[in-house]
Amino acid sequence: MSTDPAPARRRPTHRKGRATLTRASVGQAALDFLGRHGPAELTMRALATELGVSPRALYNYVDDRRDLITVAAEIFESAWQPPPLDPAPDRWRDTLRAYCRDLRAHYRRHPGMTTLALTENITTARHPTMLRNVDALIGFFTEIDGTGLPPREAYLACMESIRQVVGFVEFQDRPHDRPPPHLDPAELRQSPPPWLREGIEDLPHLRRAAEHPHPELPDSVFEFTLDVLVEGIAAAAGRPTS
Amino acid sequence: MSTDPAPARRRPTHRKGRATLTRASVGQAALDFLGRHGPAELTMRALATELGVSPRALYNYVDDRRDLITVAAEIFESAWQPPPLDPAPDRWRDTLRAYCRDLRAHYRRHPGMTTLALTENITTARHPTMLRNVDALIGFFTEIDGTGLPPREAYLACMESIRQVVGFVEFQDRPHDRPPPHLDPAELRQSPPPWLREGIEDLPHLRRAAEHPHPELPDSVFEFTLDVLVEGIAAAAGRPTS
DNA sequence: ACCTGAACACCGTTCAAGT
DNA sequence: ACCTGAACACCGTTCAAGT
Repeated sequence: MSTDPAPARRRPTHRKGRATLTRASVGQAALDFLGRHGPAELTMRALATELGVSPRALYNYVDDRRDLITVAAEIFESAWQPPPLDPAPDRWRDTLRAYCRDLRAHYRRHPGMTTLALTENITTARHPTMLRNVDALIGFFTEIDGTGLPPREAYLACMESIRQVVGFVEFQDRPHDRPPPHLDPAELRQSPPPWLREGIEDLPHLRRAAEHPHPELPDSVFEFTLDVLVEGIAAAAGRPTS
Repeated sequence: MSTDPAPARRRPTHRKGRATLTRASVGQAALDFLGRHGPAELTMRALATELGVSPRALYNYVDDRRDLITVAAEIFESAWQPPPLDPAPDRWRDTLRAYCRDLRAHYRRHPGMTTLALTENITTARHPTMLRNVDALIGFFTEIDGTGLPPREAYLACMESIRQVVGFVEFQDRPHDRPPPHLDPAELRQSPPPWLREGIEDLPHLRRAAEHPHPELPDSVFEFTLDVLVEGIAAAAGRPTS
């Protein structure tokens, strides 16, 4: 065979001055939208307006709003490139921590993506890239620290790690990054937060904490989460920290 | 003084055959509703219909839908009575595990409550009962295992424990208890779940897992989470498991 | 093939009256 | 004081045409 067959005729890339829509471009637009607005603001009408089309036009590429969010979630998952993991005894803790920090940053870049996946009941880890990442993380846990975890525990440790990161972003970072409008953002940078500082006269430990408030960055709280995760997994590997 | 003053005239307890509404009863009705329906179905109109009033009537007791959910969340928090904690070296692990199991069961009884609090940006731990529980849990961590955790770490361990339970319910239990309609519930009781069993030809660890599927109850996955949490906190206490 | 515009059945919320 | 019913501005989605 001399040359490749001529590529199939491409569909036009533009129409009426704007780029033609595709399933992927609509999903990408939705993901971008979530980087700029809250999840409730992502409506079919708002996205259509932003794309310069009528709401009905979106339905030529996605089935419905749930499908739109599914596409956005797949693009979101495929867009993360994890840092390297190293199961060597003196390396696995640090590389796992770096891995989780990077995953947290990725989720944080698109606040609302997780929330929407939750409210729309969308199962994640659907994109091949994400499957590859999951597989590599399981493999990492089967090898950590020399002996490694047995298959079931390696699988559970993988899911546990991801869940910890996602849970932290949802329950710790999101209220911090997008506080309810009635709260003073400066108050949120203190520990304990304002709602744990009222009506605590008879509660000795919260009272003591409130008397000595100190700045607490989410980053340092996350390090504590990583302490618990890493050492908890180390214990599961039958290797208590030395 | 002879007798107590006559109690203030009570408002009538019934009106037109049905119980009169109050802020608390409306919130309780919303919480009950969440035990029976999904979070998206909790609309002002649906709740009003269930209570036998017009939607407008609800606005005499709550400011708006967000306020309604706030009331429901406060009732939800006040309705939990935690099992006892014991910081003794040979007891703290087991009592902490029982505590987390019970908290998980409480959240699970009202699926959607957490999701709604998230989507409506409602800060939790507002009810005095919940504050008391938080205070007691911090106190527990300051005493575990003899030496206990320092105040900051005890506070962080408390928040970490609660976040782990809530995260587990949201990300593990909820998809399991209320699967998306297109998934076969029987498939969900297997490990790995169906979406980790397709397109994995080149992924050795997922492939091996898929070749040996086994029933995996959420309860046993939760025990792994507790393993990691408890031993991780034990390590933070400077006391690796023996 | 892909779009628009009108329409339908919802939703939260408010207004103007009722009793 | 507390309610109803109508109304408004939204939303997701669909229908009937346009080009």
